[in-house]
Amino acid sequence: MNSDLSKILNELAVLLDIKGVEFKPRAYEKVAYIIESLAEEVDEIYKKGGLKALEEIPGVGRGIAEKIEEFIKTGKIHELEKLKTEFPVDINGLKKVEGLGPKTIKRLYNELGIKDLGSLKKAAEAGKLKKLEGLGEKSEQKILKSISFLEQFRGRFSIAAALPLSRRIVERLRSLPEVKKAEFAGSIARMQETVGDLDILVISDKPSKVMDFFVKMPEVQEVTAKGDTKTSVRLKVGMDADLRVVAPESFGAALQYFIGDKYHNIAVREIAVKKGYKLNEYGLFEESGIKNHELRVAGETEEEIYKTLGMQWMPSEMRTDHGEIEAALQNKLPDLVGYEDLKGDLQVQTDWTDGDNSIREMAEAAKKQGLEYICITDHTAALAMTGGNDEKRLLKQMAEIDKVQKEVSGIKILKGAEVDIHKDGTLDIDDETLAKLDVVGISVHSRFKMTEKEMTKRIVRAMENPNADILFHPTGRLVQKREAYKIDMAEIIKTAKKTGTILEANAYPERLDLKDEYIRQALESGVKISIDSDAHSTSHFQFLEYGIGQARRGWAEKKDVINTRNWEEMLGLLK
DNA sequence: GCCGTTTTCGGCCCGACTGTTTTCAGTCG
Repeated sequence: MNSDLSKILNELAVLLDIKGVEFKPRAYEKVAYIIESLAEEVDEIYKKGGLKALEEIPGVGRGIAEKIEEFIKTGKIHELEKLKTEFPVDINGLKKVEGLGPKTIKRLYNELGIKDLGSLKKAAEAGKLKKLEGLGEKSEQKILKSISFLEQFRGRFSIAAALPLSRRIVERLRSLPEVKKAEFAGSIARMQETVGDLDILVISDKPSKVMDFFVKMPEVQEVTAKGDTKTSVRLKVGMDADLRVVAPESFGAALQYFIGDKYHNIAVREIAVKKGYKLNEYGLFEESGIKNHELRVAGETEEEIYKTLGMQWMPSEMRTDHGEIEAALQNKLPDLVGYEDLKGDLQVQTDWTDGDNSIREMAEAAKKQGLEYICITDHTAALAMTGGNDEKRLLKQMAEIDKVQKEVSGIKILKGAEVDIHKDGTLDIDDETLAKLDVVGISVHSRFKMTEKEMTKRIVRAMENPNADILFHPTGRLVQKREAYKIDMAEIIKTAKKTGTILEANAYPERLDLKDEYIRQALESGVKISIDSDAHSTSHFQFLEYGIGQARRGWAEKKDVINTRNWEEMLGLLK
């Protein structure tokens, strides 16, 4: 619902842009962004409180509320349908082509009848684009290149691919004598589950040397822009990378500028304007009284910028304009769980089922990662393809864990299972055996297509089992691959609260489930979470970082995460 | 179209780079 509506509002924004309407497109665009990351579905909000409730959503006024109502009732927005007849063009497709904005798309349609990627490609190959005024040979080539890129790579990149790459490049830049400081920014610093490009920031008084080094890195496929302060390249893996070089007195301002997302930045700059300042990537400025001469009042660090604006400094992961600005103005920011705070990992698979490594190997690897305990949670029998444990084999594995525990020191190995939830909500292992385990994780692995009502009932029933401690990967989504199954998250959270069930923030990069906004919603209801790697191999414990990132995006504090405690205390928080 | 302890009307973030231009529009983030 929300993502469909968000897409439609974005389309409306572009079409209005094309028509030359001012400001309205920005309003629609912003609402589309907000709705996309709303935890609650808009039709639920509407069902509960009607138009009035819709208007409570930030950025939604009477006009947009009525359009949302129309969408809920009819599945369409009349104004958009009308605009689409006037301008029958595949906006979402064309907009993905680099260098194509509303103005150019409009001209391409009016002058060449181009409606979609296919007709655009044909026209470019026939050399028709360069004949248009304002476009030339280079523009045409750029468009062709971008189309072939789109054909080759689809979608965004996983944080698990982007973050290590980003770190490697930053480390390399730091080793240059000309570089005084280097940091990555952008969506990676915000720990978004997927990222579009890498943003890297450097302090240097020899920008051109740094730029030269950057464009010659082995990962670089081609250079798309090169200037004194900014250089953009496309990497061989298909990702774009931007490098900005600034002076030391601007480093904080540049970080501030490139870490926050668009809406965070707009909001902060508006606050600056209201207080009589101007904020850009070079600093926070005020008028000096002398013509064309502004006074820099802050810029070297982010802290001084936020402080001058009357705000607390806030962690990167929060900078999305989802309430952090108001909280920072009121000195009420949460104290987020830290990347070093996890003491244990509560979902670990071994070669008893579909994992690659033995219990012992996993324990040793976790210890090396700095963990104090892990819980072995192999699959159960219903998941036959993994060779899942039945009661008998589970008891055998528990004995094996006791044996391994005697052989390894410095890490506690807890006994658990990832118990399959049957379609009727009963569990795959009998209660007597479950009661013997330290931690019982439950999860859905089949029949994803149930109705929302059925699926919710199924999971609620499973959570009500007095042995069920943690709901593993609660929504079943796979990032960019599979939608979550239909589920009433508010009901799940309510049940978690009532039954004392923990919700998992699964850190496996392709899951990241719960996702950030659900984490936040759960915490607001007083539900606790666990952050688990779902490791299937010794190298997977490093995934915990991504789970912590999502938890931080969901405003989780240390106290909200059960596996920040030592294992005895943690067990005390289970049913 | 939204929004407001400086506004219910009149604002709406800010700058870099490219390409095709003779001073700037368009796009991007």
